[in-house]
Amino acid sequence: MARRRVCGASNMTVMLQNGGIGCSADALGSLLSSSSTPRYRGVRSMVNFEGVNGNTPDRSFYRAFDNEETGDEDLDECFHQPEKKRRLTAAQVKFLERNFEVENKLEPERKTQLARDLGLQPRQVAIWFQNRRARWKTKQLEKDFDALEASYNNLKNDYEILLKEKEKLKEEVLLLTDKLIHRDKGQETSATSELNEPNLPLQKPVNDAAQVKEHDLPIIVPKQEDLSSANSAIFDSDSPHYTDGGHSSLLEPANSSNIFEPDHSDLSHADEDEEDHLSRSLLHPTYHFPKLEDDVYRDPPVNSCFYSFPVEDQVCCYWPY
DNA sequence: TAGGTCAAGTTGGTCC
DNA sequence: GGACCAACTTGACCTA
Repeated sequence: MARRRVCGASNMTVMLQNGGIGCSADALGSLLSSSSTPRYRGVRSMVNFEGVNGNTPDRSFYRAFDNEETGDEDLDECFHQPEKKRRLTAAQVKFLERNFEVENKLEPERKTQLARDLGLQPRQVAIWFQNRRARWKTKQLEKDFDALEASYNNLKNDYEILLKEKEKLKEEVLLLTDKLIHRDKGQETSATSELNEPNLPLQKPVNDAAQVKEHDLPIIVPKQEDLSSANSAIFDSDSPHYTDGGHSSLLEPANSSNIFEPDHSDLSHADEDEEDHLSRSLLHPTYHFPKLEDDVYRDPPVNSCFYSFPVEDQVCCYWPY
């Protein structure tokens, strides 16, 4: 409907130009606006290629216009004008591109100047800039997406590396804890034997090579800061994000807080308590080890005797006073 | 011939 | 209310 009016307008413009009437598209637009068309909607096939590199208009581009499409018999002549949608020449596009690089918005003066230089209608220049801005925006979005994707992948890699490191440290802490228990257990046993048989020379039963080996190990008393780091390594596992397979959180990249900010809601207080517990457990023979009730520790390591009996039993057994 | 590209049309919004 | 713009659509043209 509106399209027909526009087609009629464009062909009328061609007719006017062919007839030697210097009527600009914008002026024609105003003309049409003031009559039946509420708004002038551009010009079709109004390219004068003589403006750039001496190009001459190729009339074969114009297609035959359908009379029925317009229904305006007064414009019969112009409807016989062949009209086709055409592309701008390479030179015109190059010129426009250069101008677009300078400034992607068009001031009215610049628009008319460009139109004059290129032998195009100002409306065509405006449309080209509009479309060019749209293309530029699409490209920019693609670029932004690629950059964000790369950034996300980097962060993901870093996170996976940190996870592995954390697991390693956790294992190390458990190993050291285990060794301490074995060592202290050995000491207590020998102390008891000494009490019962004071005259006998100290002879500890040696059940396995590992225990002997552990006794040969130097006694290392962890410094407070080491305890803290060990503590954090253990207690990080309190967070659901870091246990149960951990990597599941990576499946939700949109919420970065899930990945990089473990839930401290139940840790702030627990941290203090557990740090205290761990400190005492490592420095004190009562072995109040952290978070026995935690899921993480429900399945004890095969080689760990620490998990085979409760802490209370140890106290009863070894410090029966 | 299907799908991509591009000039131009349509619509709805903002600004002066 | 007109000019302008962004977003979307249409249709001609090109090409693998």
